[in-house]
Amino acid sequence: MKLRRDPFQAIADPTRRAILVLLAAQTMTAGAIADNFATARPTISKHMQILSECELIEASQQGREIFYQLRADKMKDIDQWLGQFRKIWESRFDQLDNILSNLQTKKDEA
Amino acid sequence: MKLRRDPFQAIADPTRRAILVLLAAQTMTAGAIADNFATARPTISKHMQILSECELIEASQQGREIFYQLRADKMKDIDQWLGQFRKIWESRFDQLDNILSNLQTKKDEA
DNA sequence: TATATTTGTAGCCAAATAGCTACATAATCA
DNA sequence: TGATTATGTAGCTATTTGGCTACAAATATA
Repeated sequence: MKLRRDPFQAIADPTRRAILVLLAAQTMTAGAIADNFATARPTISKHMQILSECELIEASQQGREIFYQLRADKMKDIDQWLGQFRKIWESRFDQLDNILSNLQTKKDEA
Repeated sequence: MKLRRDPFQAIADPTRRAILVLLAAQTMTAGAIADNFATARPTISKHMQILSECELIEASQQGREIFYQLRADKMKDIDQWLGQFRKIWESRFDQLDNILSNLQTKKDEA
């Protein structure tokens, strides 16, 4: 196992996912972000570091505060990987599944 | 840290992502999948287990062979989470970024 | 300037992860 | 039936991970 630091590994952790969701609403300081979690502040700080390394967020210092901002465009990398499968789950095979389960539903209702 | 077994953790590993991509093209036996990797077969077997637990793939035994099939619909879970950010990266803020970089490009070309 | 505030860093730890080899199990084939 | 094939399981290991406490550094405030 070698050290990985890619967006897929970054969003594997639920705390980091929650941080990204927080930052989707607004830019926040390190402290404000940490206040949303029971986890110790240095632990959150480490998460911010990981997210920064993946360029999923961006830090900008203002005085003694550091504001973190989401870089949603980087999430596109994940989105693009998912794209390979999108055509499959939107395909007629899935649609056939839907037809079958609709028929089932109608049978249940009858 | 507690044991997590969700699709986000599942796709964090590059080998597992490669397995999913393989299965996007066609259903394959455990052996055929393992043949695509330098990794030992039992290791791949463990990956299959993890993907199965997350319901990203489905196993069906046929004789002594086990065929694995992608369950693309489960990938929608990840897609839906990403959806929260999609509106951001498609927003006017990103478009503004594009306008600015286009202007920059034009300046460079001039 | 002394104190408080905001944040990161160092160093430690338990648990999880991905990997391996050896072995078990079950289904074909000769 | 005995050998071969396909696959999973057991058990071990090194590395990574997420978490914590204590400390350092830098900026603001009294």
